[in-house]
Amino acid sequence: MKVTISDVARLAGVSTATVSHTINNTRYVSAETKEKVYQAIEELGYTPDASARSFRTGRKQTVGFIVPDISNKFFATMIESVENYLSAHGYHLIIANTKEDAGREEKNLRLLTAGLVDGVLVASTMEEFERFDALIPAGFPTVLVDRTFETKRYSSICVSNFQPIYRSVCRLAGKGAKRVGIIGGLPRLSSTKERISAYKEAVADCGLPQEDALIRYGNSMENSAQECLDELLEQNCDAIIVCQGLMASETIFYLQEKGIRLAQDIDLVSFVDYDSNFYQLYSDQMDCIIQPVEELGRAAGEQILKRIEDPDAPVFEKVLTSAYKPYGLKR
Amino acid sequence: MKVTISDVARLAGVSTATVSHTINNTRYVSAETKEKVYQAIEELGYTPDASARSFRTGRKQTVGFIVPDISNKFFATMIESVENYLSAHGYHLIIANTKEDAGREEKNLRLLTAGLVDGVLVASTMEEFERFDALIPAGFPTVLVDRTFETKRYSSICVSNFQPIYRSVCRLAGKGAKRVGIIGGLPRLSSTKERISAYKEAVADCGLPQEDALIRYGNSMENSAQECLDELLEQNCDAIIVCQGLMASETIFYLQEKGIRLAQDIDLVSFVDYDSNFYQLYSDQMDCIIQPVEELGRAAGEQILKRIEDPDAPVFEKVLTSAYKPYGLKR
DNA sequence: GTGAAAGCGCTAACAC
DNA sequence: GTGTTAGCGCTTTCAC
Repeated sequence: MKVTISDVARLAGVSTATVSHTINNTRYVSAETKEKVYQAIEELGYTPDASARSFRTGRKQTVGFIVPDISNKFFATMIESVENYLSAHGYHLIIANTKEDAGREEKNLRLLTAGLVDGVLVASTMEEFERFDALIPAGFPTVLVDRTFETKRYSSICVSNFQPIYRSVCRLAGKGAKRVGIIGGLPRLSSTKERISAYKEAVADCGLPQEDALIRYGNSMENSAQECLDELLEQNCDAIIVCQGLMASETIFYLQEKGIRLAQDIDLVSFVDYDSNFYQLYSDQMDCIIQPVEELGRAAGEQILKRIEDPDAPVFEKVLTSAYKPYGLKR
Repeated sequence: MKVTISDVARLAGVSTATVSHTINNTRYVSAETKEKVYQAIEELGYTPDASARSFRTGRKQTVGFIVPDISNKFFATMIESVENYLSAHGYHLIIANTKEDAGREEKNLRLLTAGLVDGVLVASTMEEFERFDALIPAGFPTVLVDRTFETKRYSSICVSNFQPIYRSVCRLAGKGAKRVGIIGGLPRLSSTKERISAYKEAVADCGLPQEDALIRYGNSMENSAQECLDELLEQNCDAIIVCQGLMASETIFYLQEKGIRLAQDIDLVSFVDYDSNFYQLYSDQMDCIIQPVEELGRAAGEQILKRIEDPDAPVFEKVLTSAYKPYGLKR
């Protein structure tokens, strides 16, 4: 039934070594012998068995990606970008979804690092570095994506979080906003922390009210923005910053439902998913912060393959910059 | 460096067989022996090597999913749903993206079926059954998802395409539409074909104009709807049906840009991505067809695991039903 | 320019 | 109730 390398060798009248070397171009084989081997392969319909191969060589040609929320456009686009890079380099991508659950992340990290993949990409939902660190076998190729830890012991590819939020606040203040509220993502995430601290710093610098009631946190998943929004409106905010694309569209939706007009009744700044038409529809009524998702994915793919090749490479950190698209700017 | 099962056996003072059986609960082991084994495992930090295991057993505990477009919300949600089901059953998910390119699909099918995964889920972009069929090794567990072939030799999980479109046309006709245009997906796909034939049949049944110029095809990916829309508007359509979520949001966007108002200037019916706020925003101005993506994913996961367990199970076909949400219906 | 053969880490048939 | 051991399909060292 299953045709193996020895079947090929036998039919071609050569050794298994020769077949292997022919297939892998790993030592000189004469043209005639090659010919015989290929003929036999063709005749038998032989395909080398991937799992025997990876067992033998220790290389799985596979990378794991632990994602907090696949159905979120931001991560879906990132997955696409990572897959693109990896498949172009002969690697496969295993996806694990955590839905922002640290337990699921833990389980998946254990499974993936136990000989399933050559390296992992992780957009971690964990708060504590120690918990994360304990799950990674020593020297296992690992790259953090989008979210990092204070302890910088792993390579990471992130997006600047501080700058765009600081700028948002300043711009809102400059336009006369009196009460700027913010809707953040999960409070434990590095990305959220950075954004909130940018907000705090900017609010202080601009002489705007520094009130905890103006800071609300969603869960970065479906249906978490409405409550935050209600609370901010109760605080009489005249400007709101939203830290995530999914929550942005929910915010726009709820505002519209309540008859509160963008740009006129309230000023909005938000991270948006760049390739969604949603943002295009409103880009003339709100400031948009567009993260370089595709570049993020490409860089992540690049880094993990580098680390797989050389697991002892020094820790590498890359911070990409988001595009800031203000609306209604006079030239 | 790497700790193996024999290290554990040696330290525990038992045979490798006993260690294996202890780990896998595969034959009786006395409580004391178990204890010794677990102790040794703990002490050495042993983790069984997944690739040795799958090489030995032939089971990879992994399913491949060939997807036409990961960043498309429809497929992203489906991936999430599939992953959910699989991981709950101890399986991993390998994702391959084709971007509707048959060549990429071919390459990925070859790679995945060569001992990498136990079964494949495919939302194929191929037109010809023969080309697809030739890529699947005899008896390899395979389930078609969302798209199928005329030759029903593989199990499939699809969504009813005919009914909602037929209904759309009738409803539009009933409301007085004179010229109903349609924007389909890639013409070669079964889903598109079924939808277009439903349109043709309904248009004939309702006495609406049967003109080829009223049928346009996009590519189901970013930025393909505008051209179709322009052509339909030139044809003086007073109603338009859009066969895919991504193209729907583009259509809404372009209509808005042109100052053409939904429900007032033009009647729209569209497949929408159910959990996107986009559709909620317009659900009172257009008919929405919502596909049961999550159920689709779950059923696909279920089927592929069934086939992996029993590759000789009879071909199974499931057709799920979309929800139809008309707007402005008087009770 | 090619072959023989060891062995990767594990499971499972067979033996006691 | 547990141990011995063959062998999964491949790569690669060593030998000629």
